[in-house]
Amino acid sequence: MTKDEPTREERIRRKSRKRREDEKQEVRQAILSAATALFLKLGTEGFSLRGVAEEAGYSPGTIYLYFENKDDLLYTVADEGFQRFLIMLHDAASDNLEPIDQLRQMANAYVSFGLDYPAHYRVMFIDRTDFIASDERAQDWQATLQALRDTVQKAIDSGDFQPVDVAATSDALWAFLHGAVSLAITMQSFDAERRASMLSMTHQLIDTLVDGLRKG
Amino acid sequence: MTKDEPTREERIRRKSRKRREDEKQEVRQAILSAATALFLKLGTEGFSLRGVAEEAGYSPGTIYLYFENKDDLLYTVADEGFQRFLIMLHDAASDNLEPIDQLRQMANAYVSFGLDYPAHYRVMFIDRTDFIASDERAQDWQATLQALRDTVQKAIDSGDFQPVDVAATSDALWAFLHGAVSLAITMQSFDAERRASMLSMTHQLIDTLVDGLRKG
DNA sequence: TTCATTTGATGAACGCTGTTCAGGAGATAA
DNA sequence: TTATCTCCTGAACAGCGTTCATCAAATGAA
Repeated sequence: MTKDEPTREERIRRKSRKRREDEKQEVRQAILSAATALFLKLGTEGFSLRGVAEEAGYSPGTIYLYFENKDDLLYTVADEGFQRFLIMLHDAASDNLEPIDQLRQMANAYVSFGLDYPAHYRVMFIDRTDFIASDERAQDWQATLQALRDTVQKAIDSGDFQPVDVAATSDALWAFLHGAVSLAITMQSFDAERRASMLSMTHQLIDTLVDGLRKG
Repeated sequence: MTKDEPTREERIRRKSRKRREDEKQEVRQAILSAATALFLKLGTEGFSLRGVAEEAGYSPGTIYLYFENKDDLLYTVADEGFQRFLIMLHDAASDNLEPIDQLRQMANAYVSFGLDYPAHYRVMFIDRTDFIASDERAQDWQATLQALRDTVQKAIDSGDFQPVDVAATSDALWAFLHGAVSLAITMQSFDAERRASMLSMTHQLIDTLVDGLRKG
């Protein structure tokens, strides 16, 4: 008997287990993708588990093998969004730029995220804000806001900004960005040109704000 | 027979008809109030016609005697909101102030409206933005935005502002205000102090923006 | 190969929702 | 008193989220 080496059967069993585990993850991801697509198409009202099941090609009950319930499914969509969002914000901030330029880059990243992942943004910040309220799962969310605060703090520490209230300032900047993205996403009556010029002006005004926060 | 004068019976009949008409309006208003209260308490998810019916003291079917359907009921709430909103904005603008101060007053009025009528604001601008998209009923909504545009235009005409793009500028200002009010309303995890300091900073930064838009 | 066990998916069922509608009770008109 | 009209009800239907007994197939052991 070869000492500690797994037998052929053992190896087969392991690979089989792994393959089935991978398949499970694929099904889970398929349901998640169907949910994201459906949420984008139908919004919070028309979105239904039965619709997700049909889109993914399973019966409604199957969803409960992969997610606790409807809220858990939507929360997972939001969570996926927060992770991508955090990466995008950190990437924007870690370009070796001056704090003020970092801030501008983060503003760009914020808007880009909203436009690139509107379904995620809706769940995260518009339709299901209850997820991040009083929930221990709000970690990723707080990290994203912390990234903004850190950058404002750096701008103050470097002497670029006046010593403003960091929390209030970054919350207000967040509000501006959130408002622009929200309107761009939800106001379906806006044509592409209006949306674009509003966002462009938003970026200009963010620059104006940043200038206004400068020392002296 | 006294010529054209109505008989006593005729007078009674008219008053009776009017009284019953008033009672109908009262029931309608009661349903509307119940709906507003319930929407504020439960949000778009938990809000149900059966809940409204119970709150108002009628059976579910009765609501359909006064409103077309659930959307019509919610739209009526939104419409009520738009009317009050328009009055508040016009009041703010018609103080005989300089255009720039009018703009500041309107910003204050905007935030005040959102905080005073959060249920209406949610229906109008957050949860049911589909109402004002591609609908002939969007008149009151467009009027409110027009009020903002008019004031920006006045500031340019009076020489206070640089000749910026009026539509884009007022849309961006709107975005800022909308973001602040949205966060204040929907982020239940904010304590009162954070909410207050964010809104206070928002007003400060609006002032900064207005300064930045001044003629160089 | 054969057979028991485990796994993944199903479809029926429950209580909820929005919505419709035949019917009934009470006020109104004759 | 009687007939008409007005307002409201409660039952019904389809669709929703959710649960669960059941079943087919894949697995692991013999």
